Formats: sequence, C-alpha cells, structure tokens
Amino acid sequence: MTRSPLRTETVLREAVAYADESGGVPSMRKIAERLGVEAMSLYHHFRNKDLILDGMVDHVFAEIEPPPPATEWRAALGHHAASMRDVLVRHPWAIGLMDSRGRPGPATLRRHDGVLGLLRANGFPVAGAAHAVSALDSYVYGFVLQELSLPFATAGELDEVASGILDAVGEEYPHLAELIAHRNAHSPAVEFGAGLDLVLDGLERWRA
Amino acid sequence: MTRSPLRTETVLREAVAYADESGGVPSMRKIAERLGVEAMSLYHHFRNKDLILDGMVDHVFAEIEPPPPATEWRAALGHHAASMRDVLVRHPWAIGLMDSRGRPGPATLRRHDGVLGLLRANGFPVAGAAHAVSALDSYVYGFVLQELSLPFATAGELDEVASGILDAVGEEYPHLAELIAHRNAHSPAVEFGAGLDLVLDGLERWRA
DNA sequence: GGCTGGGCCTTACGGTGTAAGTTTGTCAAG
DNA sequence: CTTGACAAACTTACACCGTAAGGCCCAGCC
Repeated sequence: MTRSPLRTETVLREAVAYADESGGVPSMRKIAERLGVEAMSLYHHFRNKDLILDGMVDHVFAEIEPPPPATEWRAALGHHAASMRDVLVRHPWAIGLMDSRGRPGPATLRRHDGVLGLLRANGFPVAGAAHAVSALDSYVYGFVLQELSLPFATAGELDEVASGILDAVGEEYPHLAELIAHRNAHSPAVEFGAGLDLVLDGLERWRA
Repeated sequence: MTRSPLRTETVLREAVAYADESGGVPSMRKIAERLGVEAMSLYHHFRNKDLILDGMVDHVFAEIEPPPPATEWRAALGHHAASMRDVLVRHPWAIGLMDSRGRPGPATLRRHDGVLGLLRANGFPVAGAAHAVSALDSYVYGFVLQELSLPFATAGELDEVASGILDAVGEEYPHLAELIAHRNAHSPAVEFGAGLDLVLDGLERWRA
C-alpha cells in the first residue's frame, strides 16, 4: 500500500485543528491517530514534541493579520492588535504554550519585524519602537490571558457565577460586590477596545 | 507511630516551594514524597489535583503587597503592580496555571477588592474602576508572560542569542536586526516601568 | 536481480493522575 | 479492658503520557 509521506506542514495543521476541537494540546498518539499513522512516526519529522509545539504556536501567529507596512500607525496597530486577540481567543491553548517555549518561529519573527517597521516608518526611534511593541504586546497577551480564565463563557453563566459569588462572600469583598451588582452588558470586545485606546494614546510619548 | 495530620496549608506551602525549586508544577507523587507521605493521601485533603493548583495560585497571590487602602492612587497602584511582577517572576510556574483555572481563591478576591477599593476612594466610578483594573492587570500579566518566555536569563546569554539571530536571519527581518544591533542595557525592570507609567497615566481618563 | 535508505511500525520503559479497596492509629462508649 | 467507629494513610491497579531502541517494508537505483 502506498503512503503519501507526512509533511511537517500537514502535521502542524492537523495538530492545531485537533487542539482547537478538543480544547487542549493533543498527545503524540492523538496527533498520529488523526493522521492515520503511529505515534513514533512523528519523530521522523520532529525531534521531539517541543518542536511540534513550537510549530503549532508559529502556525497560530501566521494567522494574525499583519499591519499594512506604511500607513498611519494608530489605526494600523489597532486593527493588528484586534486581529491578535481574535486569533489567540480562537486558539485558546496557544497562549498557555507561549511561556514555555523560547524559540520564536518565522511567522512570529515576521510579525515582530512588521510591527517594528510600521513604527519606524512613523517616526518612532529604535528605542521608542521597542517600548511600544513591549507595551502593546503585554496588553494584548495579558488581556487574552484574563479573558480565557474567566469562569464563564456565555452571559447566562456570568449571571450564575456572579450571584454565586455575591451570595457566598458579598460582604467580605464589598467593592467586588459593588462591581458585580453594577454589571452592565460587559462584552470583552468593548473592554478590550477601551484598554487598547489607552495604550495606543500613550504610545505617542515615544515618537520622535 | 504517631503522625501529625497534614494540613492543607502545609501541603500548599510545600507544593509551592517544590515548584519554585524545580521550575515546574510538581506531580502528586513528588508533593507527597516531600511531605513524607504517599501520593494518594493527598486526596483526603484535596478532591483532585486541580484544587491543589488552585490553592497554589492563591498562595502566590497572597504574597502580593496590597495597595494601602486610602492613599494617593497613582503611587499606590504603581508599587502594587511592581510587587505583582516581582511575585509572578519569583514563581514563574504560576502565570501558566492562571488560564486553566476558573475559580479564584480568597487571596485573589481580596486583592481584587483592595484595588477596586483604592480606585473607588480616589474618584473612579464603578465602571471606570473596572476598566482600570482590567487594563492594569492585562499589562502586568502580559509583561510577565513575555519576560518569562525570553530565551535567555543573563545579559551574556542575551548577547549570544542576539548575535545568533542576527547572523542567521538578519537580512530577512531588517527592523528586528536593527533593534538587536541598537540594544543597550535592556533591563526588564526599566522596560516594565516605562509601560507601567503609560498605563497609569492613561487611567486618569476614567476618573470622575 | 540485489542494495540502499527513508518512512513507518513494534515494543518497551518510566512517568503521570486517580479510582477502588485495605490497613493503621486514635478515641469514646459499653 | 474491650469494642466499635471513624479518619488518615497506604496499596494496588489502570489508562494514559513522551520517547529510546530496533525491525520491517517497499520505492528507487545500480
């Protein structure tokens, strides 16, 4: 029986798909099963699992819309950051992987380079562009990290959890209780936009 | 032989210590071994491992210096955020745990409540305080996440990694190369402070 | 035809979380 | 002092994990 050889791109695509569907990083056996292959065969294409995880993370970064190279920086960075949040929320397992892998892949480097290029073309000095990237990325990563750790997915669940906390410990945490009582339509997208505006406004200080 | 019964506090303290020393979340067997006990004994105090992880995360939050209740908000929040970064860097395994556990513990709730209280006492309306906490926490979490994923620890290693990247792919990522070439004494603490100032300045917009 | 080598498979080992059942230590009631 | 009860700790077992070591098969070449 003839086999079409595994290509590393295929392995990564299916591994990402499996992670998206199952909500977590798949085991070597699961990845192999999905490809109609045994687990150990994967080791002919990747020296160890970490390299697969590196590839998966880079695969996710490749989905992020890069900022258009030489446009007005504020709107371009805003769209780019929103796309980043979209992608990271679509692949919730990815952000948890980030802190354990040191070596960025080509898509990751390309994105970094693109953002730096946009800033440099808009009057940011080298050091200012570095500060700007650090601040913007920190905000996006941190926001998504918090968004993913929320103990609810739908608005209905939010109500349940909120009143649960309120009943249990309402008087011990008065300001938290106040916040929960005042809750209005609290969409993550709106909250993200508010903080993003704050950061983008602040970047101005580092321009030439 | 008489045994002193395990107390949940003891288990958590030792589990945190082990994680700090070994650089990663310990297995049930490792925690038990450290306590001079068998793995399964832990299940008499914690229904499953997730509850231990919840407790470990809360244990870390308890180390964060809370902001003094009714002082000038800007300096107080700044010190608090710096303490948060300190603690999260001292326990590098903690931030990776955050996105997988939904239920915050008492220390975590207390911290949230304290920050909200400080903001409310300084003229922030409920919604504004909520925005402020979200933005500040996002920045701190995201910064630490990036700080921990850097592929080097000392300045010497940085040089190695930097010239490595430069040689390998310098011309493919010109702006990244430029950044690396221009690198100066680039301490995470300074970078953190710069972005923190940006965020703190921006919070003003949400005061009454 | 035979040789070579890459792609895949088989087997095995030590680690993981935890379900289920068993032993041990302590103390109050008879 | 005995007996029973109860909780804490231990033992065993299972299904899963990443991966080291080695074997088999078949396409492409000589």
